[in-house]
Amino acid sequence: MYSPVVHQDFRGPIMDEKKLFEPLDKDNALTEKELEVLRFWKENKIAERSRSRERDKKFGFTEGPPTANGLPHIGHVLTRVAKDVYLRYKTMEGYQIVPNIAGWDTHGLPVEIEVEKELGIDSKEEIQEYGLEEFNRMCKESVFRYEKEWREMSERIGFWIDYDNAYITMKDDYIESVWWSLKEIWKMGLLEEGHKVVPYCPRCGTPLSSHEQAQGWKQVRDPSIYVRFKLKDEDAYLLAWTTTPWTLISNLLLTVGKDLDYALVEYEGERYYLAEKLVDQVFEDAEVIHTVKGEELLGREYEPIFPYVTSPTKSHYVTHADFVSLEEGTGIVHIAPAFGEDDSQLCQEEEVALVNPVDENGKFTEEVTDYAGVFVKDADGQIMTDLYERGDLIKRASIKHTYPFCWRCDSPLLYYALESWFIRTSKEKQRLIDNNDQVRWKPEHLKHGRFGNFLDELKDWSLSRNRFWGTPLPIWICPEGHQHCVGSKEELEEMATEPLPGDFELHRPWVDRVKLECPECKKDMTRVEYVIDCWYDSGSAPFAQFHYPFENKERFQESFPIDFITEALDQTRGWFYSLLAISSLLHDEPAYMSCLTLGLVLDEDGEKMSKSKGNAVDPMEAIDELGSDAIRLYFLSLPVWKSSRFSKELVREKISKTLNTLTNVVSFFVSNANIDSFVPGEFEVEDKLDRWLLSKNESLIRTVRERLDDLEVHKATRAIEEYVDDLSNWYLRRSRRRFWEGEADDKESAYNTLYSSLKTLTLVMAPFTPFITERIYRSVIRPAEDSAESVHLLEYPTYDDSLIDDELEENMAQVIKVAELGRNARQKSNIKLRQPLQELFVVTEDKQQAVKDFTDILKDELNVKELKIREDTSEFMEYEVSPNFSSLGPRFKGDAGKAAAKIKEAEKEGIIEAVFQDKEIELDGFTFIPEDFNLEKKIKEDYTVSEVAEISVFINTEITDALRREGIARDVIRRIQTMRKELDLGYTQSIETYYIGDPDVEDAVEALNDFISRETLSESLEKGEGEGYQKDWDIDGMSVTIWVDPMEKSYKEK
RNA sequence: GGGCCCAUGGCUUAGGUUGGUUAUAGCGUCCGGCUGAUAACCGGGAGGUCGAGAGUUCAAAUCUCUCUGGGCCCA
Repeated sequence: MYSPVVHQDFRGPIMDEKKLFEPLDKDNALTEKELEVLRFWKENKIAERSRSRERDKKFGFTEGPPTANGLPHIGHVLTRVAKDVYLRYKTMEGYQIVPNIAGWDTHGLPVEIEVEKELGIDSKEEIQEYGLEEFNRMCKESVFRYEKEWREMSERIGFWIDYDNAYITMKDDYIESVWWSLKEIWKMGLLEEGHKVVPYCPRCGTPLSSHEQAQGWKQVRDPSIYVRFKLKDEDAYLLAWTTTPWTLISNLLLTVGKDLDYALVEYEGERYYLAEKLVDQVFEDAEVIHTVKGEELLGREYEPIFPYVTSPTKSHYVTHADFVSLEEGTGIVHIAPAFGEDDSQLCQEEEVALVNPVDENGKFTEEVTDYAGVFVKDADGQIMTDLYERGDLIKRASIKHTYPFCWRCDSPLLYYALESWFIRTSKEKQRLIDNNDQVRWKPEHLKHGRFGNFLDELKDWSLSRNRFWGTPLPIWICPEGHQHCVGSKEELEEMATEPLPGDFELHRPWVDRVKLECPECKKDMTRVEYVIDCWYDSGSAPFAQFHYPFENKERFQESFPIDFITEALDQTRGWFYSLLAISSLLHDEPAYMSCLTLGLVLDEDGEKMSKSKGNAVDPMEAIDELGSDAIRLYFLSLPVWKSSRFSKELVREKISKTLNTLTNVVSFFVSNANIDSFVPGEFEVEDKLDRWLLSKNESLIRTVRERLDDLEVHKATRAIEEYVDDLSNWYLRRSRRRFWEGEADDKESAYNTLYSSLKTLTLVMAPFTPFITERIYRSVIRPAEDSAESVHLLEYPTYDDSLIDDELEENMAQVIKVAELGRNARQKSNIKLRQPLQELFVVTEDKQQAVKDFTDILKDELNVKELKIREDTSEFMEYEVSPNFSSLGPRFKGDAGKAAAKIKEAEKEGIIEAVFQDKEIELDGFTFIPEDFNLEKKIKEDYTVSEVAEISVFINTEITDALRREGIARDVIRRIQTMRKELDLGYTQSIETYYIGDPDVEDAVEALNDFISRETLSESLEKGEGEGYQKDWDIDGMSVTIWVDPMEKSYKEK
């Protein structure tokens, strides 16, 4: 006994006599119907009701916060959809999503840049002049400029996260949580000040974190120059190579590899040292005088190449470094301590003092008299010219390489020694690596690949930014050098020398004005003027969104570690990293247990979308045109981590292949179920096709659940798409007649099976395509069950293993195969499907049962009278005998032709027998041996075959008169049906039919009068001219005129 | 320079961990069919050196190496 009605709210069948089910609206465009669903959700607060249910099972999720100062693009649609499908699935599974709120990233340089543009300014000084209070107020407004568009897009695509209670990184509560975490890290001694060469943007006046720098690499052409340095103790030069001429001003050391070979060469009358291996790359034909090991050059002094910079320590000598390579340059590397990480480290080791003649705007300082005030990169040309004129520039070329640029303002970055506050993540590297090991990454290679490699080479996190709009670094310093890190607003108030003003907030300039009393020396402490990297803000989301630990401790604990996050690949070293780094330091746990990484969405040609190229797809426009469900289905059916091309054409395919097909199935069900006043209930299943579909239902649930749990969304989606195809194009096609009035005695089973399938499918699909499933649910499922208002308030279906019949599913797959072969065989002999044939043979050894079980279906599908099973093909094959000239020739010589003729005339049975018995045979005086014959296996006339692997299908193509009449009758039926349709008659409308035509047609109609009448609901079918709708037809060259006259007047004449 | 990923008919793609019949499917195209779901559907044809080369193996789209091209990341 099956029961499709399983929902707990079920109160028993509704005894509504007619029209239990609402027809699906098929007149309006898909998108219009989606808007109706949106209205329904809004008016009935379905999303809120779904979210607000307090449940025991919690599922931790955190939204990676976007910044709303730019418009969302189509890639954001993918992230929304990927998040939503999982949140809906988990919700239906009975979990409560914690916290299920959206988030906004509101701080940072990008925001400042936008405001600067608006104000028409572009330097820090101008911002100071403009006034920080006002500037930051404008930033605050700017970050929500496109909030409306973001919300609209998210809602329209069906993303049900709570936007009204979104976390916002610039709110005091949020900042306070961030401060708390910084103080924790400070207390561990992991937050400290240091000097470090960092990528620095001279325009923005701030260092960039490695993940910011990562976004700005570009291919550029830079100078590639060879410069000589005069040795003090020898009449020779050291030849060095650089791509940054401006750093030569600050040169303090030259390095060699002590184990490398160096040559002293003579070129145009001067002598140079350079790596032996690279001589030919630098000089056309230089004479090598002798070679030395690098070791021998160590310690030798040379003349400074420029006079401006003087070092307080020993300098201008040759030293060794491991990083010297022979891949380019000269094997002698020039070192300027302030402008390179390697350089700075080497100078520290050598105890060479740091000198930096470049100010924070990237311009040379006064001491560099000749170039003072010039931006360093702009000085390259003049420096090269000057060197050339002095004869110290030996060779000049240019090189194409990648160089970092500021990801926001596009200025070339400088590597620059700067005071900065660091989180000493490198000290805790192992904790990060261990925590990463616990994370389930999808795709898996990221774990130990791109992300893992990054952790293996982990650098300290340069946290401070010399900017204005961001979370202020909560560190105060007194004149004695004592430091204090503030971890809460309360602590700030307690330590402040004066009460905080009424309009105080945790931003600059308010925070800057607060002086603290130093706990150690009681002097006034002043805040360091930095804000922090905004990646730290978003990486704090797991706790800061709750204002933890000041509030919501339980909520935080319920959600942490986060069960699941998903964002695009570009977050690998952004958010994915900052989350892990912060959680590892604070909690020694990974922040998230599963991380699904999404690929980039490219345009139709596989190019990255960008506003400047004009190939960006406007998401709202795409949704309005194609509909949310179709776009969701499209994105979800591709492996989400692969970069995908967005093409409207491919989205349309989802509409016609899956969504429209599903709509058609539902419409079919509704119109028939209403005619039959069907009410779902318990039912017995006899029919194997029904049992098959019921088994498929359970398999579908199983597959979709398993694939979703594996984070293999596209496999789940494809299982759904295949199911829809099976349902429509096999189950329904094969079952149609059972739903017609008076046709089948097991109608109850058919209806219940189809209903059950639609219900399963609707629930399974709900997280994927929330709109169409809501419509189907509300018009077809809910009326019969009086269940919850929305499909999204129901539980996700679970499967019953006992209903899964793998053998049956396997057998049906074979049957479908046989049907395909049968159609193929018919086509080969050019016999249309409407023409009935007598017999069809299926030749198979091990699939016999499958075929037997579904004989009726196959007979009907292939329009044959009988279906027979055979184990081998001999019955349909025969041998053709032909002379084998290569044997006859040598044996009969000149008579060979005659002998061949005898073979052709002879009865082939005797020859075949002789060949098989390996005997000689005499024909008309010639004695033949078996080799004289070619035997070739051929299919008998009147049969066609189609075969695959172990199955062959043969059809008897002979058309008897009776079969021909039946074929004609079917043609007539089809014509009458077409006319019914053209008259727009209801399925149950009776008609009177008349015909006049070719004698063969008239004969056929007369012979099969009952059959035709029954099929076409004709009360009478008579020869002769009639009334009503008249049409002339041609059936295989025979003409016939048909009149269709509806019995009642309620038809529309066309 | 290093790391990671990708390359399959005209187009979009499946499969790749676990090597194994004739490489999956859709779109497009051509031909045929079906229609009481119909702005659909079904069948078939043409269309592939699975980026190139080498290796391992009885057997490679799949494993290994090299190369080419593309993308992303890092120095």
